[in-house]
Amino acid sequence: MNKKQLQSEQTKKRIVDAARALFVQKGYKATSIEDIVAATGSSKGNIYYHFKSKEGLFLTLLEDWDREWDVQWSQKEAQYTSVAEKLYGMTDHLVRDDMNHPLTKASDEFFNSDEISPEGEERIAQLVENHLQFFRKLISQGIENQEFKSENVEHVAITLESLFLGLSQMARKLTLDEALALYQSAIGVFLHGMVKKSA
Amino acid sequence: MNKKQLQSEQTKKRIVDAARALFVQKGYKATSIEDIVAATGSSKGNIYYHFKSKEGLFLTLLEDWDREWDVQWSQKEAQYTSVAEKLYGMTDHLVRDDMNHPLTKASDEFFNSDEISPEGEERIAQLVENHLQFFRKLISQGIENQEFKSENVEHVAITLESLFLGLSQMARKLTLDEALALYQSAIGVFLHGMVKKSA
DNA sequence: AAACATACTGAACGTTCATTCTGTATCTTA
DNA sequence: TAAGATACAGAATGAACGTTCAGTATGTTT
Repeated sequence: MNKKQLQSEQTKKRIVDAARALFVQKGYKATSIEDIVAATGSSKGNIYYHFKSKEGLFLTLLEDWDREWDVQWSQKEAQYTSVAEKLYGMTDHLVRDDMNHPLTKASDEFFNSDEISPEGEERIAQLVENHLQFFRKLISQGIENQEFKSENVEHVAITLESLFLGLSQMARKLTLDEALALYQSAIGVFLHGMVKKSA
Repeated sequence: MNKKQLQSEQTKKRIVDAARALFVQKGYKATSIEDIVAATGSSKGNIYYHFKSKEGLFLTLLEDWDREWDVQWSQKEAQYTSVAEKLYGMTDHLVRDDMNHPLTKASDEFFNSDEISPEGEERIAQLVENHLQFFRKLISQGIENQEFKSENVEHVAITLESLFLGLSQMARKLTLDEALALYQSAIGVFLHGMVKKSA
């Protein structure tokens, strides 16, 4: 790699890092390209040289984030035996991660915004699909284990994804400890239900 | 009530109805005051005469909607005996309602947007609090009944609200029937859990 | 070193919108 | 019927922002 390519990668990284920090702090819409310019020292034109659009930049961030999360999780996963334990462990990991690197708020805002290009929709759908894939796998595993009831895997996966999606929005004003307690409690309900004697 | 007050109420209603339809169709941000002007025949100035701001108008809509929903529900509630049945019935009612008068999309967008005034925050918090209140009551009832386990009511209420919040976002591209099936399945999990033999 | 490609600059553009303001019409009240 | 209040009109304002583009600089290749 020659000097120019190296330089280029470094600036790209500078942009990505600054953008991530800003999106986390201020949310998607409230972070302007101008803000990113101010934070990087790079120019507007340069940002558009490296990224197709603000949306594209943001989506890149989300995709990177998910990828990193997967890597970290797969390192931790081995230490859990039952699927129930995995779920608790994953939740713990997720909450701690969401509270520190939370593109969560920005991404909820982004998902629910109405200025998303068709390409953006596509990339979001892919992200969601990855999450569902993850949950499907976990649930199937639980069923094969005889640990879980044999329910409709697709429905349960969407239910789990919905639960986490909703929790992340409800937990925004909570402290880390409160959030942890809430999430663990929610997983408890997911696992054992609310009805006293289950069939 | 004299002629002028009557006239005034009618225009206000025209605005509210048109705005609701537009917000439902296009979402919050994408609905401009101009759109509402076009749909009502009223002028911009007049809309601002009747409503403090776009945000205020929207919040009014949400509050009305919740109030109407409560009224409708309390008429239906009597027909269910167990809390579990109530939950299923409520979900059914909710899904059918959400699919027809769905400010759902717009309100998710609005909640997650970043241009909310302090007063708006306050009114949203109140709406959420009402939902939680509703769920707390339901859950407490289940516990008193001996129908539900004696869990942390607050956590379970937030869990339920989160679940519905998440589901409404995940169910957007589904048909009514698919959504109904998903919601019912989710309630099943909420009631009975996924683990095979519950304690 | 000349030709070329890549990286970068920043002013200008274009559009979108909520909100305000000045003025006018309609109705009520004294 | 005159004075006052209420309801309504719609042009003007003004700020925010993402994106583009013509041009410059820096590094690479021949």
